[in-house]
Amino acid sequence: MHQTIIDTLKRNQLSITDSRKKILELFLHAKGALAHFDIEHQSGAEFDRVTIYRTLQTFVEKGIIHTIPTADNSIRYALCKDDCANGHHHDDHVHFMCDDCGTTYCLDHVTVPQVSLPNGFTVTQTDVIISGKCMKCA
Amino acid sequence: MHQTIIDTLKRNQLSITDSRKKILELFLHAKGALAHFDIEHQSGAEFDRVTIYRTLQTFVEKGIIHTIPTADNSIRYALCKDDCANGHHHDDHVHFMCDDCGTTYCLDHVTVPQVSLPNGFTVTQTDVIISGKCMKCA
DNA sequence: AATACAATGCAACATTGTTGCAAAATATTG
DNA sequence: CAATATTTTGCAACAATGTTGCATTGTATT
Repeated sequence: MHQTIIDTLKRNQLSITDSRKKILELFLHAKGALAHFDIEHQSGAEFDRVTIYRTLQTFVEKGIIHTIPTADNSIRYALCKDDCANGHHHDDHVHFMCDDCGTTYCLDHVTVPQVSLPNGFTVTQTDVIISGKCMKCA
Repeated sequence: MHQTIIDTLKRNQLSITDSRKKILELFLHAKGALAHFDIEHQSGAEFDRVTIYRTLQTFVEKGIIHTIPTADNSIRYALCKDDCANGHHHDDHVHFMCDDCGTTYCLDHVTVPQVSLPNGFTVTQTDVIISGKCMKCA
């Protein structure tokens, strides 16, 4: 597990630092998606707020994590399945956000339906955000 | 048109005030969705920032407008087709956000595809956010 | 027109996100 | 392994966004 973390960083040509290791570890252990807030608290005041912002930004650029649009517009991040290849837009996702507990799930195995658009529109990415009650809160 | 505005406010048991009339008017004339920022500027420093926040909040509660999850996580609002009945969850939407110009379209006539979820999950609302290039920027 | 009620503006504050720069940590080279 | 080059970090300062309490003003009701 720890080796996976270092591998991932190396594979993406990122230097191995405490904050990157810790934040990546949080994602690997997390069940759902994480907001900046979660990370700041779960890492226990260990790192500066700015460092967390920059680390998340770096991870997004490298395609290690991706952002999720949510109904309450808090930015959430989740691990990409395999590192999304740089430059390519990553797989389209279905995300589920529980109205009760706020947990955000990546439903990678659910297929994103094809949506037909009006003429003149081109699609880069399709996000499907489903809200409702999750397994635990139903 | 002006009558529509007053009707809408009355129908929702809201008192008729300058800010509400103006903000509702902005939505009726707007092609796409509006962010708080847009409203603050388009209404020309006429109202306090706080008033705009509270008005938007009220409109959302009454089901006159709804929020749109966006890829860049800026809160955007758009008119509901017909006032969404209070308490009932409103129609599911397909939204399109242009990567170039940032305009957000409500594609009300496009049907939201049915997504099958894992057992134990119940759906309240499905949002589909498509990003790409719009008609004008293609 | 007088009263009851609701919305507004203001001030103060909390949260979230950004930028520049010196200090510290990591990587690279001989 | 030590010395140097490169990156990353933490701090400070700032900007933008959102929230709350309260006196004042505007709207609705009788």
